[in-house]
Amino acid sequence: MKINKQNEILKFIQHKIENEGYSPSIREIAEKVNLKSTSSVQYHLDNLIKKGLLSKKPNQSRTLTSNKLISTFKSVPIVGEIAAGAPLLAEENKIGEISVPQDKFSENLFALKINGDSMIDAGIFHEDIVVIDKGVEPKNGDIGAFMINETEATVKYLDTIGNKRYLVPANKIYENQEITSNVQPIGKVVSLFRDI
Amino acid sequence: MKINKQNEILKFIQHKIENEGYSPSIREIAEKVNLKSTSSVQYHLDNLIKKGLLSKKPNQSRTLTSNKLISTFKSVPIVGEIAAGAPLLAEENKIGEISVPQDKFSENLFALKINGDSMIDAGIFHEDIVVIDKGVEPKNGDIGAFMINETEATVKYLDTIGNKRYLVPANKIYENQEITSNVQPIGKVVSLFRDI
DNA sequence: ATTTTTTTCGAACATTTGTTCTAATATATG
DNA sequence: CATATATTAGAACAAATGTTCGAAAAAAAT
Repeated sequence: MKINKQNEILKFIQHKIENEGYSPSIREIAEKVNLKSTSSVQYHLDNLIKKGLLSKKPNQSRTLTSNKLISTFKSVPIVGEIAAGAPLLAEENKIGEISVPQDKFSENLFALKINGDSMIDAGIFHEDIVVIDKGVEPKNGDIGAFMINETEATVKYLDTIGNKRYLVPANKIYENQEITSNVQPIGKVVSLFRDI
Repeated sequence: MKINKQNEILKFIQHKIENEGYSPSIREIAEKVNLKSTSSVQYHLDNLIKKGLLSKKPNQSRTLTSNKLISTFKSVPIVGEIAAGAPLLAEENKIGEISVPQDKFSENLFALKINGDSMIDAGIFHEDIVVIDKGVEPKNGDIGAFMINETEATVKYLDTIGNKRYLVPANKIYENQEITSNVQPIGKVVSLFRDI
């Protein structure tokens, strides 16, 4: 009967957070694990925190978080057709979201749905989703996202030929396009997702 | 300047839950959105709850939950090299995890890291991650995952030529492989992920 | 058996927090 | 402009909640 109280408490907290969406209070824990005093729970919580299994904010209720359970993924918006005039990441352009590992997440990430087959030889197909890092300027040889005429986003290789810079498709049936003032780099393509 | 206060509050709550792991208190919301009174926040919370965008438990602190935000992704394991003898999804074969939209999630999903370029013309590259549904038997024309000699997993097209069934690579330099008793279908490839 | 360590209890206290009510202010509507 | 509606403020209250301290009880170690 006398198993590990600490573990019992940890499990209950994780369960509560997962199922209810918020942490239990100390007294709720006490009741659940059959401890009559809140300080008994405190005692175990302190140990769990020392072990690094839990975190909490002092003097704030229901702020227990399980360090193990913190969602290891974060979502970034997927942008579809770009409404004329509206900024790229405006809410009206959002057609969904995709999740990326938390350690790779940054506020600079967003995703774009590919339209067309101009990058097919790079393994990027029509309707694939590419994740773009706005914080990274695409360099020669990189696959980047570019805004054309402030209305259309496109994904291409970036390359320099002679002293001119080009958007280079990965499909022989399309031509290189010289980069002029109407082409603005958005960011570098960092990952890709496809439904099959 | 005067945008929608309700939306501002909703966004802050979602942001707080996502980043801190727990709901803000009413007073924290008030401070954040520049309302001087807790009852002003209450007023908006009531409306958000009426709209079905939020839930909360009465008289309990920090129990706000965003009905929209309940984690919309779930993670599935990524399997790497398959240890001899160990079942495919054994813990020792796991090299990571990837997340999929919750509405597409099932216990039958797992992911496999691609080794080699035999599916390059299908846009599946070396070191791509493919998600496989064990619950779906690959049919002719599908891309499927197959276990060979119970030790090696491979991803190929499945096709019938004459009255024989073949594993068909998407790369001319590789040959079709007839499906015999040493080839077991694992499942159908349903999505793909690539780091670029 | 004695000591030490771990665990639990009880109670009191200080904050945090949700709730409620009334009034003031702003905004919209006719 | 007058009226209705929506929003904000202020204050006071009750309840929920985290914290702390000393002591009791239980378990483990010597």
